[in-house]
Amino acid sequence: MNRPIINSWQSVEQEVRRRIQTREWAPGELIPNEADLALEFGCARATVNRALRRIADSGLIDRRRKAGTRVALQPVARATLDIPVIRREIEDRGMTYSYLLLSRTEAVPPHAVSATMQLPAHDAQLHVVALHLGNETPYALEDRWISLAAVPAARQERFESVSSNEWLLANAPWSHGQITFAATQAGREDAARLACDPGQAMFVIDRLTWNNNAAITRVRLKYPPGYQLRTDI
Amino acid sequence: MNRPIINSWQSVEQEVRRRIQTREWAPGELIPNEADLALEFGCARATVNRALRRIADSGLIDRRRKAGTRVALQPVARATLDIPVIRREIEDRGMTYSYLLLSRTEAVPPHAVSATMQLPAHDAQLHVVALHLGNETPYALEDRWISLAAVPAARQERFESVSSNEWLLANAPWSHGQITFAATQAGREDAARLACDPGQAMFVIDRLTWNNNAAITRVRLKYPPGYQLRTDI
DNA sequence: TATAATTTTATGTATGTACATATTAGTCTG
DNA sequence: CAGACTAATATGTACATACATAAAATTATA
Repeated sequence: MNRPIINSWQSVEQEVRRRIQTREWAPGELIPNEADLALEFGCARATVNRALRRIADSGLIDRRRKAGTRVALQPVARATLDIPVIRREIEDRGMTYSYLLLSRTEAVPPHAVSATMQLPAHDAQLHVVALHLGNETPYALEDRWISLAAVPAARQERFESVSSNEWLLANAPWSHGQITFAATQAGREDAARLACDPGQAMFVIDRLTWNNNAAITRVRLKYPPGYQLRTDI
Repeated sequence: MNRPIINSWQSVEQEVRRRIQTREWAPGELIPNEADLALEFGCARATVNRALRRIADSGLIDRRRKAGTRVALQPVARATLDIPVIRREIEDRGMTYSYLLLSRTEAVPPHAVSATMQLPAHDAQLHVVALHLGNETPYALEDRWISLAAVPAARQERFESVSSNEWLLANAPWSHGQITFAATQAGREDAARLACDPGQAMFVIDRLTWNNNAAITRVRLKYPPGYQLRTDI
């Protein structure tokens, strides 16, 4: 049998995906092991390994030592979302970016905020409210709490010309975080700021950022009706 | 100088991330090349390569042949979202899943639907409306159009006991797709089905699925107020 | 001096070998 | 027959080497 040589991890990945897609390897089925595939494809096991590792990362196959590799029964669709700096998001959509600071105060945050940040309930934090605009129209309303314990330098920054978003990125390293997407109705104040009607549905992104065990900031971004977050799978 | 040996790709990744996080390697800065790092860490270049490749995938560094590797100036937060089958999503939250078919018809879809699916505007498609419930309460309202051209077998399926979601996963292979997240206000019908009030903000997920060049299905999932999509970054 | 050809260099990939590790399957033993 | 060892096996990782490739830097050329 004269098999074509498939000797790049990309081609191995493509071929394996093809076999799964065409049901040549059915869901739940055990596929040949790396050594056999390497032999069949005419490449090294490391090459097969890299391809299969990528496919496993995408959720299409499950791999376990000794047990082997099998096609996932119900592949989860795994989407990768890029959450850029808002300025870039706006500029990438071909609009000119501008920024408007609405308020900057030191205050004790609502209990829900200090609780999710795992910070003492009575400690004051920096509270920044700002509007991001694209082509002079409201694009997103930012409501941010910054832990002064974690980022004391923020006390010196007015956030009038540079957004807290970018300032923090440049000045407060972070290790991990959590993002939450949701929908809520615009209150009267939200509506006025986002130039929409009260009661309309806003898309909301909450982000909580940590540096190791210390909460850095919690930001809530409210987008006016019509905003869409899109990604390929 | 007696350097500790860092000879697993995990430890290399951790150490590099640490240096970036502590600003030992500042944003925008060129970091040592793979060969030098391998020498310093006491491991093979392939090991450094794998670690750096992963870090690049996460958006923290930018790599270019010959130009070298530099710390990203404004790292995009890259979030990976798992979109499981709804049944699993509900069961993973510890609720018992149930499913209610609301309607199943063959009809010509609205123009917006046929257009995004790149299918002839006058062709009838299968239209399935169903409710997914957790612990007997509405969890998500599904509104789905299925291309009969791409999945003729769907005509034989009643979707009364098995949801179109799971049936399609098992019977219609797909190669890629697109997901859109948004927020909209509940109409009167939505509200009745999702047991909420008209006008309240629903979280909406639109998914468009393709098999190579043929659109398979377009599904819109509406979630009642309070629903959150969460992920770690 | 602008442009084209060439060299250099850092990353990207492929390979064979070796060993580590998790997990299953089998076997031994009380 | 239950439970404890033991062998077998597929994936996971590390390494040294080699060559491929993109792009910057340099040199040659019109």
